[in-house]
Amino acid sequence: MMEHVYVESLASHVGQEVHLKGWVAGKRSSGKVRFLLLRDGTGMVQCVVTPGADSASFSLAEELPLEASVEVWGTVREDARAPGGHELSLTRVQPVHIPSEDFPIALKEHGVGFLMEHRHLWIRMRRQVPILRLRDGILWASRQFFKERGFVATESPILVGTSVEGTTTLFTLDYFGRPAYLSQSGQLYLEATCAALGKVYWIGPTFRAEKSKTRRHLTEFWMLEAEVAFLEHEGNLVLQEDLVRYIVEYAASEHAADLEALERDPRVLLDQVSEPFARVTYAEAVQLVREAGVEMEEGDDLGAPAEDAISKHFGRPVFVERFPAQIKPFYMKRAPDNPHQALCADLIGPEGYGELIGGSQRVDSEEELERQLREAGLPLEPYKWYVDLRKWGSVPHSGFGLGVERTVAWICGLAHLREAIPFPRMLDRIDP
RNA sequence: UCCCCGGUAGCUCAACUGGCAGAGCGGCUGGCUGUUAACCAGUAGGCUGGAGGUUCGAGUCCUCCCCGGGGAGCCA
Repeated sequence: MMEHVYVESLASHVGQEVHLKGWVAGKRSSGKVRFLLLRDGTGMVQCVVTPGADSASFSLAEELPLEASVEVWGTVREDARAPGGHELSLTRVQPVHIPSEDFPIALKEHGVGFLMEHRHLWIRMRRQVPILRLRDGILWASRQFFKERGFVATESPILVGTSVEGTTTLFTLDYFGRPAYLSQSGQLYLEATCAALGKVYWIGPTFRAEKSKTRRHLTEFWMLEAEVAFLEHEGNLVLQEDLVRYIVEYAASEHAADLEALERDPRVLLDQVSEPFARVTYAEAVQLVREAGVEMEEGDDLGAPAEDAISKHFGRPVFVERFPAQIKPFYMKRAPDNPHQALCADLIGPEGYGELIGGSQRVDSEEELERQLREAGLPLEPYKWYVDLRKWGSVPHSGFGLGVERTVAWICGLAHLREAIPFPRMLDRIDP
């Protein structure tokens, strides 16, 4: 029995007979020469069927509809005419399952609404597969980065009893008769965990019930969060920069074929991270935004047009540091030289991909934390455990959260976050 | 929550100032020994999102509703 191989390994099987399993991704015919495009998750290969194959296989090559699942046998050949450089001279094809209805998604343009209705099938198509493979690569690179640096992968709960940032909208649910929420960030818990393990990170889903309807928002999205004891603001920025550069370099070298399939030039990405990331203070950013002709009040948060202006100005990732403490959450430490500024930074991605990372040094004194909770109008009681962290061996510590889908969208060059996750959840869209 | 755009064949879209409902793709039938979202010929396919209204006449104009898309605010 011939061994089953995957399309990605065909280059090492030239001249050999192989057995492939997959799906019909396309077919063409020119009378007595028929072409079957086979995909198996690792790649696509064109199978050539001539009357030399057995007669049942020859007619199947014409009859099999799109997305029929099949097993094929044939000889691997190098051929410049074939997409990918290799093709299979097919000797036999055996159906595994033949659909009785036409596959809803044709090899042509479709509207977004229609594609989203069929997301469970859309993810099989030629652009979607490389995106999802790159997403895996980006997450894998992140884990490798943290592993190399001695971080411990840990977890934060998804079901929580208190909100991280009182202002943001939460999904509420009934927890045995008590109100509970879906987590909008694992940060507070990571602060506790880092006092146990030193350097920690986690990658998990977070939820925002904001009624956002834009290409930059999902209601369920993944965050990569890290928290480090004894790390201060400056070191936090260096860590973030190292991580982002590591991810980009990994994607460019290990996923060159996926990037090419998306027509995303790896050199553009590598250029963007080759120099040290730009840094500006909030005050400088406001200046810059106004000079770009975007209206903005001193003291306002950066809106989407403002972020775009900053992004455009630098053409590479840029840290915006020291926001007014007033517009930032209660847990951020104030700058020692200016109590009105938070020791924080947002990392704004290039090409208008918006805020990729939000990070800060955290408040480490009990008195200060309680004061900032009060100033934010939050009740002390639910945060008692969080305040406790400052009672026993409090240390300076910092961390950040990276938006996974925004990073995937940037690296893949996507126009919309919905393609950066297998099953996006958005306002008005929870199926499939 | 607010602002803008849209809903016509399975899909993507046309249809002038209100005047016979159209094309491409996909499907089906046939042709072609190197196709690249193949090509060529033929063929089937419609409650124009829903409800009301104006009009001799509405896909087209008006009102309300439903659904989808884009953006703002907020954020990652």
